[in-house]
Amino acid sequence: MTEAQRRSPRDRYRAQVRAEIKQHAWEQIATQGVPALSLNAIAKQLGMSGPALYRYFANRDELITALIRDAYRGFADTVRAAFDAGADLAGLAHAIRDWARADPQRYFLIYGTPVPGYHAPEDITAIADEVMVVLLAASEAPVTGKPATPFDDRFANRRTRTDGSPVPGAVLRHAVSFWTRLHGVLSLELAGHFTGMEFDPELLLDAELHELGTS
Amino acid sequence: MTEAQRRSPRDRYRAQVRAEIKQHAWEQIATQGVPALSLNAIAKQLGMSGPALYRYFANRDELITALIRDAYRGFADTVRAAFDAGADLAGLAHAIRDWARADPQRYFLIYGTPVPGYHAPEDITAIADEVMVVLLAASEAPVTGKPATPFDDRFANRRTRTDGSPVPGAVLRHAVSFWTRLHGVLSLELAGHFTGMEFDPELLLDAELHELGTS
DNA sequence: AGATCCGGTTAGAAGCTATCACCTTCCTTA
DNA sequence: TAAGGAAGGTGATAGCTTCTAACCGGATCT
Repeated sequence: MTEAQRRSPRDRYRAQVRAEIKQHAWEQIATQGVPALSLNAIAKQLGMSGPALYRYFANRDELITALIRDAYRGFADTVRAAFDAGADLAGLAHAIRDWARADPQRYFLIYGTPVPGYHAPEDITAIADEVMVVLLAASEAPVTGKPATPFDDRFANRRTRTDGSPVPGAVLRHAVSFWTRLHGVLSLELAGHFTGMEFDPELLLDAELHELGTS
Repeated sequence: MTEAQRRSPRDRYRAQVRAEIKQHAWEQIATQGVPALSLNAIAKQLGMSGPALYRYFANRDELITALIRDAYRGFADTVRAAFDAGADLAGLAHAIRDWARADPQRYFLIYGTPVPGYHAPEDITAIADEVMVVLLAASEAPVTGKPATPFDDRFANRRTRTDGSPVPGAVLRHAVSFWTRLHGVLSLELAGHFTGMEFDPELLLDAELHELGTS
């Protein structure tokens, strides 16, 4: 909305068409995956013919990059919103899981198979950093007062908190551990690797996070 | 080798051409990813023109399925070999990590972004089951004598050991936990999501498995 | 030796990305 | 207000892809 109302009518129209293109792209991705995404098909769905779409996105890669950016943005907003609402790490995990399950291919656009040679533009890596900041902030509380493990020292790095103080190794380790455990369960669940086994993935996730909290 | 030496010369020729096709396919996948895999390009590299390749694989999907099968087979053999050599779970983890790092796209062919609507043929899911059997066997030792956690009961299922006895919930939970923690660290590492952070992914993996062992 | 099967060929349909040249319509500027 | 440029849309086209169809020659089997 904020993007659509500023500047000239032409700009608003342009923004809306771009949004419609992305909307149809998401539908194709959700049902058929990224490799099957066809600019031609999207153009026809919008009632315009082929090359017109290149007025809005320079090429297929640029459209996909825009989708990745939007996915990251939505992901970061979800994490941020849950944190601001007072959620702890378990709360964040469930918010992220709900977001991912709503559109698995959107999650895999961020954390799925990487394309060899592709490097995300800097504004996207900046969003990834936003998420890390929240994860680190949410990891402060559960770590305080715990004795340091032999591994923690190796995780001290140059990252600083918002006030400029360095992030302790234990906090970084806790945040990364949360991240990898969540992704480990979630990605295998979304990819269907648990089908046939009879346990509830949510229960497994809870167990993994429970152990993280009591370690 | 065993596939190439049996039956008639024609069969041997056929098996070898199929192997050469897959060889070139792997090279394309490793450097450009699955979506860029081109049957036409492979045919030209082999000195034959386009459609000839369809004598060996009915279509693109069948070739990719064959690659997935080979990847799973290699993965299962790696796990099995490490276990038979006496490796514990940590040893299995490092064997798997080495195997995955040797060709990340091969790992992602198994555990990467799923294609909506694709279901692996039964012989492939059977290989996946082989891996699970080894993981369960390797999880027997570290679990024995540990007090049951509140989560363990929910993981009891109909799976049986080779001698027919049921797998305890604690063992299944341990095996799945190992699997998800390893995959969580490994897939994010291979996808490059740790670049910029200054810790060693191997150290993170060790920490995760260390906690698993002491929980 | 004759029939069959198998692996290769070229031609071609249908689809894709992407570029080009052209046309119209809107918006801005003198 | 008239002129001119910018933006959006078009069809044509190049070049790539998967995959089918028709055909041909040689190896294999009966």
